[in-house]
Amino acid sequence: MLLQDVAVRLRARGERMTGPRRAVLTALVRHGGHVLAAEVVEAVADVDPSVHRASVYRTLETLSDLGVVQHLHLGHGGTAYHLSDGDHHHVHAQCQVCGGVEDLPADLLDTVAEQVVLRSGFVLDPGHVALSGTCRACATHGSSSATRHHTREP
Amino acid sequence: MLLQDVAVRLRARGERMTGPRRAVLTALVRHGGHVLAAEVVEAVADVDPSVHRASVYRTLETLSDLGVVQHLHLGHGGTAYHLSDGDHHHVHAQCQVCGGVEDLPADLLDTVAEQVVLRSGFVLDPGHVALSGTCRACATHGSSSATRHHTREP
DNA sequence: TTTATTGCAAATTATTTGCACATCA
DNA sequence: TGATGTGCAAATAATTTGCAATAAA
Repeated sequence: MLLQDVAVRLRARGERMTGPRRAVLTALVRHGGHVLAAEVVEAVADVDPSVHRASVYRTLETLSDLGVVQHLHLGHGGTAYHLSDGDHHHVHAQCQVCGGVEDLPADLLDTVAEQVVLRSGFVLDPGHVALSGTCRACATHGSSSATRHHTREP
Repeated sequence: MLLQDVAVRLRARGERMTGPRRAVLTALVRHGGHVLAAEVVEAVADVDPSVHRASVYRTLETLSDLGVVQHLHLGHGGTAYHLSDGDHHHVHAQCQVCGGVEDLPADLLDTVAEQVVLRSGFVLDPGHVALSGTCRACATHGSSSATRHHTREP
């Protein structure tokens, strides 16, 4: 998805492509993958320090409405954003020890989702929250060697 | 688990059973199931209005350390607490439209957890975050009839 | 008595909002 | 030009913390 295309989509809704919006998109592309809100703010500052944090939040919401970016909730540490990758949004898992986020296959929960919808009518959206657990490194080395990306539960 | 037992466990660690701690436990028992932090504060106020909100937060942490209560992260709306029910912590699913939380079978993700640990060594903790999606009512009636428990995404 | 715990108030942190000004099409 | 969008600063909201006073054991 090019900046061009986003501009067109914005115009189609009577909205505009602006400096701050370009900066946020550039920051997301540069960073790649899922980016915490705070990291987006930081990354945008690298691209263009004149962009205000409030504009970053507003832009993320605008681009979400537009379908250009998607968000995902992490149990600990808030919300992460990533550029929409079509129907390819994979499942995420966050380590409760180090805070790191791993990608899991997009179809991981398909069977479960089927069971759940049959059983209770609840339609799962598997990519919208990260699963929780302990990553291999933290499970293996205990709490000693892993890098702490986040602090504490909760 | 009786108040008695919790008191004993606390003493075993050089800690004490106090009025505020009794109030929090009573509130959790009265309310039943998973209770949002804000709801715990409210419920405790009903039990004993003299208990300060800060003490509720501190007590929830203390009781978590003790293993008497457990918490669970909701994608939208923060943290919920519930009394530990042995190994029986079921899986939760939160509707992104109305915010309601449903209980799903505890073993729902067992197969997935096995796959994941084999594949990447990540050990899932299925009850620690609520899955996300749309409940039957909200999926059926669209956005018109459901009670909004929470406000907005993200 | 002694020391863990509490209430209070202030500090933090993260996000949102009102508004006058800037800017995109 | 004329609406949309932005920077700023203040408002919210939720949780945490320092500290003197209180209360368990």
